[in-house]
Amino acid sequence: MSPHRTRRRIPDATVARLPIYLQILSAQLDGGTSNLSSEELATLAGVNAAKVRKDLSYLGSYGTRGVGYEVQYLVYQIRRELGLDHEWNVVILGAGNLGQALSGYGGFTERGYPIAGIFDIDPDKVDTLVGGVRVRPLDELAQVVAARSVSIGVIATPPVAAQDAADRLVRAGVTSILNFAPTLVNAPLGITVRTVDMSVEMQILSYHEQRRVAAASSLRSVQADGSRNQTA
Amino acid sequence: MSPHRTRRRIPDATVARLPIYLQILSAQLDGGTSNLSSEELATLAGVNAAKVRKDLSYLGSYGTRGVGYEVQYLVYQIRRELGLDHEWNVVILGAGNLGQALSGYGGFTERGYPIAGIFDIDPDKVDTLVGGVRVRPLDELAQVVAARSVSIGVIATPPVAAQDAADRLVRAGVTSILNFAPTLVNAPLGITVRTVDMSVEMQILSYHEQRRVAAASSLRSVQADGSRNQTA
DNA sequence: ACGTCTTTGTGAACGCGTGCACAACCGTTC
DNA sequence: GAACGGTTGTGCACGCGTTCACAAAGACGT
Repeated sequence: MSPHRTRRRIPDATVARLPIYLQILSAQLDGGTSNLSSEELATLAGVNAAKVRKDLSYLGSYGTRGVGYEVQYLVYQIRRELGLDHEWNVVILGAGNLGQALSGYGGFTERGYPIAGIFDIDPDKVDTLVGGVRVRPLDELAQVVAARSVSIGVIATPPVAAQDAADRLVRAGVTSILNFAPTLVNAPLGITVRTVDMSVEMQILSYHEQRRVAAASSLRSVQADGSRNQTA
Repeated sequence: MSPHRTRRRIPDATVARLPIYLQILSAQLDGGTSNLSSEELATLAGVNAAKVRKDLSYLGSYGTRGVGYEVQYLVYQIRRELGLDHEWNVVILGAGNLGQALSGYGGFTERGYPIAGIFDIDPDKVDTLVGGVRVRPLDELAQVVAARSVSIGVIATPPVAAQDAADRLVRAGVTSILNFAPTLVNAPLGITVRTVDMSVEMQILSYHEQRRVAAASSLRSVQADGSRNQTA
């Protein structure tokens, strides 16, 4: 039994909420709060208190009955579980609008995901500076991935180039891919792919708008649509 | 009974997949395919065929047994259901890296979401040109929203300004909000809010990476992690 | 030391979404 | 017009996630 043993599997839905809790808890810590109950955390996160407790229970029994959770310790545990106890270098493929924005975003480096390199296939873009980083040609990808132990790749290319980008990332040794192109990308088993399509989000919104106006035009009714979302 | 009556409610999970189907079907249409079976569509979308049929059945019975679905008609029906039979003007709040990228993205206008305006509170940014659009001061927001019937607002501000941005959008009359700031924003009942937090996506990925290396270090095992995701 | 108060951790019920399996149905061929 | 191969639409069962409700347990005051 290793001291750092693999815990029981954490449900996907819980994993998706842990970063939210972490963000709130970190802010509370900065604000000087040292203890927090599941009820308070639930309110801040906009979810049910029982859900918070069950989510946190997957990490272990880190709360104190009658008191709540010690913020600092909880932050430490969540960070460890999410693999945030060290940095994860990432590479960005595509130096267009989105790639440049991501590169200049700052939120990535700040949260432990320093950008090891941004790449583009277009020779005109190569060697230009984007957010203080030099755009590199695609054939340097494998070398950078190996040298800087990159395991996460971000696809910020046009749709048609997305699959090729994914293939190159996999060949270079990347095992997790965040895809911002509005296309399904296929990857071999064992590679984790997450797709974030902004126009899909927009279309989900306009569906609700659509229903809103349809309902309003057929009969003047008040709808109490409590629909929210939570990342994916 | 109006001819354009409100259909039975479509499950959230289905709504989130309709844009994917639409994208695939549109591409197939351009490629000259006029008919498609649920099996084929399922393969292209990377989901189960029964799921596709059930999803499409919420729109009505638009398939033909023994044949499949007529692509063009299905595209029309999905577009209508998603409210894509007309354009939805959107406003963007925040002309920083992300706001500029979204503005220059092109994918929005192209898919029926023209940008009615991009706004910033910083006087230095106001009147600069971003993606061919002039950045406007925040106090012109209400006027633009009213004049151009904007119902969707995008928050691309720093985290601390997100709630204020949301409040302003709601006051201006926007009823759907797409929030890219890594913060929970509160809105009154009846307003639809979706949050897309890129660093959350990153943290979900690094959780899987974390487990991968933990599993590999404890015992040299092959993991068949079939985890995928689907927007939302 | 004991009782009270508060909050956790979790068993159990519920509801939604997924996937199987099949009857109903269409088109085509003989 | 009847038989047949193919595909849809859906009833049903299963599994995951959410929520309720409560026993277990720590802290604190007397």
